[in-house]
Amino acid sequence: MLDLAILGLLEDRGLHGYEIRRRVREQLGLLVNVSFGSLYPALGRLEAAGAVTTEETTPTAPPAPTPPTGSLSGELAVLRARRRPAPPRGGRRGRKVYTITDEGRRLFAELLAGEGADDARSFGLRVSLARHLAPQARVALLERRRGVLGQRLGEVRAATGGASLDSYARSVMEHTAEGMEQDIRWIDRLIDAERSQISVGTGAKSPDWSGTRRGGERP
Amino acid sequence: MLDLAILGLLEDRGLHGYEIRRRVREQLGLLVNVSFGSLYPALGRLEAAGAVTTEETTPTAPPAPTPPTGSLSGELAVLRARRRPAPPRGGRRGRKVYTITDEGRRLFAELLAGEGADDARSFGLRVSLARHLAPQARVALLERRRGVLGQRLGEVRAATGGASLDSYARSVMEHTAEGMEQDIRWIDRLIDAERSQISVGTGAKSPDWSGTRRGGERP
DNA sequence: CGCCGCTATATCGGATCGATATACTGACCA
DNA sequence: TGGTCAGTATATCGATCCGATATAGCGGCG
Repeated sequence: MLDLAILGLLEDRGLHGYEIRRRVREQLGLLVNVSFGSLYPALGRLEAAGAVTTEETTPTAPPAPTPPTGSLSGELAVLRARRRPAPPRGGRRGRKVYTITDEGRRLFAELLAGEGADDARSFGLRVSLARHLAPQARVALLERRRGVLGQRLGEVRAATGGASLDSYARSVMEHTAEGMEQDIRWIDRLIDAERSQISVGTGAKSPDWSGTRRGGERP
Repeated sequence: MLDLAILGLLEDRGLHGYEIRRRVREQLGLLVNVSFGSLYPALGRLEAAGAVTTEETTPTAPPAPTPPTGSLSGELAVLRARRRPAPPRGGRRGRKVYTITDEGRRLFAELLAGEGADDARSFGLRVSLARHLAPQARVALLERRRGVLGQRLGEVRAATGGASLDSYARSVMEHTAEGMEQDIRWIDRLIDAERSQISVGTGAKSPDWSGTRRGGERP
């Protein structure tokens, strides 16, 4: 699931690990709580699978072939004396910039449209990345989640009515059910918006969804 | 976190693994999605820590006279566990009945009041088990969560306003924020109910919270 | 001058999950 | 009579994820 978030961010531009973590937290909305203990293994996985490539950048160094066996302290002294050029903040140290490959794009599309993991976090993540999906795939994603939520809501309602629960457990269950109902209403609104959008755009036949964004972008 | 759920259920009666799983799912409200791959290691952990003891029951016990296994308390635990009104289903095979110990009760109280893990699932679980908490500990739990949620809500609001998000990611964020607000309102209601309860019961000084349940029980 | 805080990569152990294996039983059906 | 399915029950496997921690450079603050 983390792989999907990473690939979704790298679809836009190449990034290094620390930046990926920040963007996942602030763009994909705290739904995925990335820690380095999961991020770096995930990046290693994706690299081993050929989905991303890495480019190691030496800190503010010219692209000249710096020998790895050379005098390290000398190198550092040079770097320290050279001062920072353009970047406004942050101690620039060696970074690994990750770039998505064609195989990565294929894997991303597969993970985004695939059926794996229908929990709340995965679903929110998929919706956040829905602009990369075809309109009918968007509707399919939303309706699949709607069905699951409806089922779960029935189960929770049955458990709330049937079991002998004290007031605290009952309150938790009722609150859970209310949250599910709110989720369902939200998904229904999304489905409606999607359907009206499809009915409008039936004339177009572009296979690229990057030009089909709806309103809400910042100019 | 699963340890807390298990101990909370065993506080009431001894249970075997399969039954624990079912009760966690239907009593603690699908908040904790227990799988056997996490349940049995957790039970083994608790047994190794001395928090629970196990009593193995011989398989296919003949109906009328239960074969003598020697341990009387174990037999009672089995009887309690299978005290179901009309269980016409189910192949009785060898079970391991888990019973909580004094050390387990101590650990349970520690986990329930402790500060570890303030995510939504842990919090819901703690509230579900709040009848085992002292009133002031209940208020402390609720207010701690309220503070965390308020903080997170501010972060989400800031991220929603600041970043350049497309309509899908924006919708997810706004829905997340609405869910947080609903959570906060729910917690505020719980805090109010708790405070009024405390102000009523200031005269009593019973150290046992099992008699201080509020309304909502099934008669 | 030391210390704090930020950027940045990486690893460790433990917890959890989904899938799966094993085994026994009762029910349904032909 | 046999076959298959579904339910009960315990257990393990690999993969994944998380929190804590280590390492390291750097700027600013007092």
